[in-house]
Amino acid sequence: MKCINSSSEEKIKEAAKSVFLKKGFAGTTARDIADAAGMNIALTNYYFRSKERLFVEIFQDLLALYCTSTLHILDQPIGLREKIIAIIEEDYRLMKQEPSLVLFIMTEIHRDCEKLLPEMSRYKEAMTKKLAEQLREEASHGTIRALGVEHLLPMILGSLQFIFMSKNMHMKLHGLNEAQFEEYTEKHKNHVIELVTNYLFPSSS
Amino acid sequence: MKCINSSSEEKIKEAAKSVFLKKGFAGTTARDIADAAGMNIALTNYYFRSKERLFVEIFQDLLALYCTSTLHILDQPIGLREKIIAIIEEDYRLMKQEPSLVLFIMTEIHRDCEKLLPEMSRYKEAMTKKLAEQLREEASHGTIRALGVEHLLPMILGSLQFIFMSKNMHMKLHGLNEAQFEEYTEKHKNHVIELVTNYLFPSSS
DNA sequence: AAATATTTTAAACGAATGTTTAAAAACTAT
DNA sequence: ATAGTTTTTAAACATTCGTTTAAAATATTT
Repeated sequence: MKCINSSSEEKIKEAAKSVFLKKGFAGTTARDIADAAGMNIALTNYYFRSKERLFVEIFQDLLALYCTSTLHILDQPIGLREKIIAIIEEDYRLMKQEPSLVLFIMTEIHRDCEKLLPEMSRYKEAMTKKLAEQLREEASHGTIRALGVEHLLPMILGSLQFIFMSKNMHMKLHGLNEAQFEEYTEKHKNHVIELVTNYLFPSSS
Repeated sequence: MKCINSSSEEKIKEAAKSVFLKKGFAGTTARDIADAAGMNIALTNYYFRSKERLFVEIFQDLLALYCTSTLHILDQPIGLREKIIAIIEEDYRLMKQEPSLVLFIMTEIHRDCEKLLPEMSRYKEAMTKKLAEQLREEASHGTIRALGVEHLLPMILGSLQFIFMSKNMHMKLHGLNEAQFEEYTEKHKNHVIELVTNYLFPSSS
């Protein structure tokens, strides 16, 4: 029986993740991955059968990274305002760690919707259900503006992730270094918190 | 002297635009383009020299489409609130017409920053300068919240464009048809108008 | 130490890639 | 109609693609 947990496999996967994030599935060659991993080109198929299987595996990992971080916040028994702030803070942390993540996921789903959507669908339901319920309840008490989760989440994620999707462009156009860009994104994150909470809780400042 | 304005050239360019928007530069083959245009594969290089030159030409067109529509609104001598609403309405119109546009532009700039950024830089300056000035002036009068254009535009464009970048995903996950999706996006657009104006003009409802 | 299993390698595979060629077809002008 | 120009075509080009092979190297077990 094969017991696959060698370090070569890990190295290839990490290298492939990095290359896929940068160049996408179509723009990445098997030799790109092998070079980035510093390994022989045949090893990719030895461990992962094909470029596509390796990609799907990595896509699943990255999608889980993207969704799980938000999911475990939605499950916490905390108030709506705290929860929304926590979502934004967590998403900000994730974007800082992996700025290409959202553009990668969106591009690949756009490219191969049929194959990659099933992965997404479980997360989507789990993510929206809890928050939608909380929103409906609080809206029925009149404490917040009536707003569906299908509008709230794009507001939050869109206005925050947008600046990370265009990170390279933004940095080069404005001549920023990493520290300056982080300063900018943190300010923006705080604006987004105010932007969204002000809208959702109309009475408060 | 060659006078190139035949209909074959137009057909190839239109087909290439459609294919590039859907599959990106790396994911598109010369034969994809020829097939979509219903033309012989050699004609692409006959008219456009290479796949890359054709792509750059199309990228420039699509970038202009994206930027010009907003630019001509920023130049109008209207109040800040009307201008912001006009930007959102115009961006909404554009997204409805070409939902893949933003994801395409972002992905390609992410892929080949060096080559494609110079195209972007002219627009960026023209877009931000006018609005930044208007924001500074009104903020100095205390009529609006102090907010840089580098935060305002991502708020607007991010929260609005986000739902179009993930259009296919959203439609399939929620089982929507085109009409239902348009209904959703129009509601969202109106939310974005309120979201942003409420934040920028704190005193008003 | 010998035998077996696993990992790594260099080389090659056929298929697909962007591009070019040279001749045929269609069009324009004389 | 004829000559010259432009457009279109089928075929092939060299290169790169993902993948496979079979042997060498390494590790594991007996």
